[in-house]
Amino acid sequence: MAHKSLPARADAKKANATRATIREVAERAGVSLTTVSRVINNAAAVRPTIRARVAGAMNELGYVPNAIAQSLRTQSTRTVGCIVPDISFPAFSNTIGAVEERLRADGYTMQVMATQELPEREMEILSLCKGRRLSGLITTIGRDDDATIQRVIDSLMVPVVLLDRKLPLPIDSVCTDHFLGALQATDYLLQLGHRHIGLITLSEHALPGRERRRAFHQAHAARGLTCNPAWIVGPGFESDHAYKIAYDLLTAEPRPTAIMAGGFPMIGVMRAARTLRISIPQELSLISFGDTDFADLLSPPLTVVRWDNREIGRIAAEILVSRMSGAPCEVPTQVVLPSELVVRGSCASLRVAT
Amino acid sequence: MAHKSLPARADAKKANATRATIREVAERAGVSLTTVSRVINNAAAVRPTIRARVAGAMNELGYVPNAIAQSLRTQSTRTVGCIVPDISFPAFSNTIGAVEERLRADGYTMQVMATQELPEREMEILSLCKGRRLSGLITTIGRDDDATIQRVIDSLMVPVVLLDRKLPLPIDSVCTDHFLGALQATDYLLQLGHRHIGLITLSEHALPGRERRRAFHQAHAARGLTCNPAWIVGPGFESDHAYKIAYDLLTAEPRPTAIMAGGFPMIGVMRAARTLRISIPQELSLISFGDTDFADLLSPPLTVVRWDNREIGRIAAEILVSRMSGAPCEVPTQVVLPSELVVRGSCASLRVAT
DNA sequence: ATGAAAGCGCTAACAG
DNA sequence: CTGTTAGCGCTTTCAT
Repeated sequence: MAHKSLPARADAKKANATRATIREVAERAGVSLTTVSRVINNAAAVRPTIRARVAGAMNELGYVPNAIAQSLRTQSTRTVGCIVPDISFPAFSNTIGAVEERLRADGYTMQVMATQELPEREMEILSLCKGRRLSGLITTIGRDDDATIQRVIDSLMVPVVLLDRKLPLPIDSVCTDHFLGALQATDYLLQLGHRHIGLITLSEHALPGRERRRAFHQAHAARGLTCNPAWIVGPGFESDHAYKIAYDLLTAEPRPTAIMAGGFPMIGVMRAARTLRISIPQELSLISFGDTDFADLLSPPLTVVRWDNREIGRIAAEILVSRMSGAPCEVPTQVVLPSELVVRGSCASLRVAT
Repeated sequence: MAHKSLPARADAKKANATRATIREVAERAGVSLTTVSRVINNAAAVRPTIRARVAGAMNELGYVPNAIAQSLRTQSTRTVGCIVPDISFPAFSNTIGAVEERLRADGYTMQVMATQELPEREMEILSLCKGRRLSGLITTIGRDDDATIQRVIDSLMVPVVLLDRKLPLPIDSVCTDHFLGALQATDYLLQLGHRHIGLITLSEHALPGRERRRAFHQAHAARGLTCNPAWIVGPGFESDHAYKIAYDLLTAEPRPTAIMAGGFPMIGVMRAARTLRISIPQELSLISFGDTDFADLLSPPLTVVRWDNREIGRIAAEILVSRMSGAPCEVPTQVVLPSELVVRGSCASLRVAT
C-alpha cells in the first residue's frame, strides 16, 4: 500500500486552513460579535434586517461556527461516547445504529469505541472520554464485578447508561432479560426429554453470562435435575475459538444431545456438527441466543431466543438524552427488555429420536 | 418508558462539575501553567523532580487535560468522522470496526454518522463535520454523480477518503472491484446455461451499482447475448422491500432461472423462493454479493462474490492517518481491492435441470 | 529549565 | 435591540 499524495489543491487546503471566524462575519456584516453570535444561536431579538445581513455574510464567507470553541465556552460537547466490546458484532452494530439514530434526533453526535474486551483498553477509553468532555456515555463494559471499573465509572461526572450490565451504583441501565429467555429455552429442551444439554455462553463476569447460567441451573433444579458443569463453557466470542469449543463438546463422552449458544459459538457448533456428520435436529438439538435474519432460512430453521438489540439502543439513548438535558433526579431508570423463545425446527424430542 | 432519575449523588456530580484544570495542578505543584503543560505533553526538558511533583498533583486531583481546550488551541481534534448509509448493515459495521481499530492505533477517535441514504441528511452531516473541525473523514456518500455533494466535499478542507465511490476530484479512495466479481458471477451463470438472469443491486448513482450493471451487460455481450433490462432491479436495501422485489421477479413470466443479489435483497429472494416453493438450485440458481458467516451453512451452501470489508476500512484509515499527519501530496491514492467468486452449491447447470 | 503573557473562537453577563 | 468585556482551559512564543 503505497501512499501517493494529494496535489496542489490539497496544499492549498492546508495553507488556507484558515476558515472564517465569527469576527470576520461581524466585520463583513458591520455588526458586533455578539450580534453574530445571536443569529448563530438564533437567540433573543435581532432586527430582521440585521439578521439577514449577518446571514448573508455567513453565506458569502462559507462560515460554519467552530463547535470546538462553542464547546469550550459552553462546557458542552453534545457528543456522547458509545463503548462496546466490538463494533462489528451484529448485536452491537444494531444497538449502536439505533443509538445514533435516537441521539441525532436531539442533535447529539456519537463517538464509538471498541474495548476488544481488554480491561486496559477499557480504562484507556474511559479516560479518553473524560478528557474529551463527552456529554454522556452509553457503555457495555467488559465485566461488572470489578471494583476499579466501578470507581472509574463513578468518577466520570457525566450521565452514563449501562447496556446489559448491572453495577452497585445508582446508574441507569438497559438490560435484556436473558434469564427469562434462557429459562424458557432450557425448560423447552428439558421438556423434550434432553438430559445432556451443553451451554456455551459469555463470561460470568457480566450480567448476561451470569443470568443464563442461573436460568440453566434453575430450570434443571425445578425438575429435580442437576447439570454437568463441564457442559457449561464460555466465553467463546471468536469464530475459530468457537469451532474448537464446539468440536470438543461434540466429541465428548457422553455427547450432549442439545446445545444452546449464541453468535459465533452457534456458528461454530453448526460447523462442527457438519464436520462430525451429526444431524440436526435428529442427533442434536440447537437453540441460538439471538435471532438473525437468516436463522429461519437454515435447514432446519433455527430455534432461537430472541430480543431486540435496536430497541435496547433506542431506549438507552432516550434515557441518556433526558439525563443530559438535566432530567430531574431521584432514582436510576433500570429498564429490562424481554427475551423470548421462538420455536422453529432445530430441536427434536428425545423420545422420538431414541 | 418512564424516566425516573438519579439520586443526590448525581446532583453532586452536576453541581461539582468543576473538574480540575491545569491551573489548579500548577498551584498545587507550585509551578507555572507552562510547566504543567510541558509534562502533559511530556515535551522539552523538565527537571525530573518537578516532573514528579506535577505528576503527583495531577494524580491527587484526578486531573485529565481538557481535550476541547487543547483542540481549540492546537486547531486539531484528532477525531475522524465516518459517514455511512447505515451503521447496522454488516458490510458497514465491519468496515467501521476496522476503521476504529486502525485509527485508535494512531490515537485518533472516531465519530460515526448514518445518512440513511437521505441526501439532505448527508448535507447536514457534512456541515456538522465541518463545524466540529474533524481531522479527517472517511465516507460512503449516497451518490457520486451529484454536483452539489462534490462541491461540499471539495470544500471540507480536511483529508477525505472515499469508500466505494469515485468522484471527479483528486481524492483518496478505497474501492472494491465490484466489476470483476459481478463479471465472474454472471459469466459463471451464463456458462451453466442460464439465459434469464435477474440482477438485484444498488443504485446506479454510486459506483458498486454501476459496476455490477456494467459487468452484467459485458458478460452477456461477450457471448453475443443481451439482457432484459426488466430483470435488473434495485436498489432494494430494506428487508421488506427486498421480499417484494424478489417475489415480483419470481412470479414474472418468464421467470428468471438465476438471481444475483446482495444483503437483504438476497434474503428476500430466499424467503420468496421458499414461499413460492421454488427449489434451489434445481429451479433457481443464486449468487450472493457479499459473503457472510452463515452462507456456507445454508442448504445448499450459498455461492457468493466475496470481498473483505474489514480490509477496506483498515486501508482507508491507514491512508487517512498518513494524510492527517501531513503526508506529502502529489496524486491521490486510489486503492482497488479484489472481489472473487466463491462457488458453493447454490447454482445448478440449466442443462441438467431441464 | 522555567515563567509571563497572548490568544485559539466563541458566549454571556452587563451596559447602553 | 446592540455592543463591550471577560473569560472557557490550554499551548506557545519569548524572555529570563
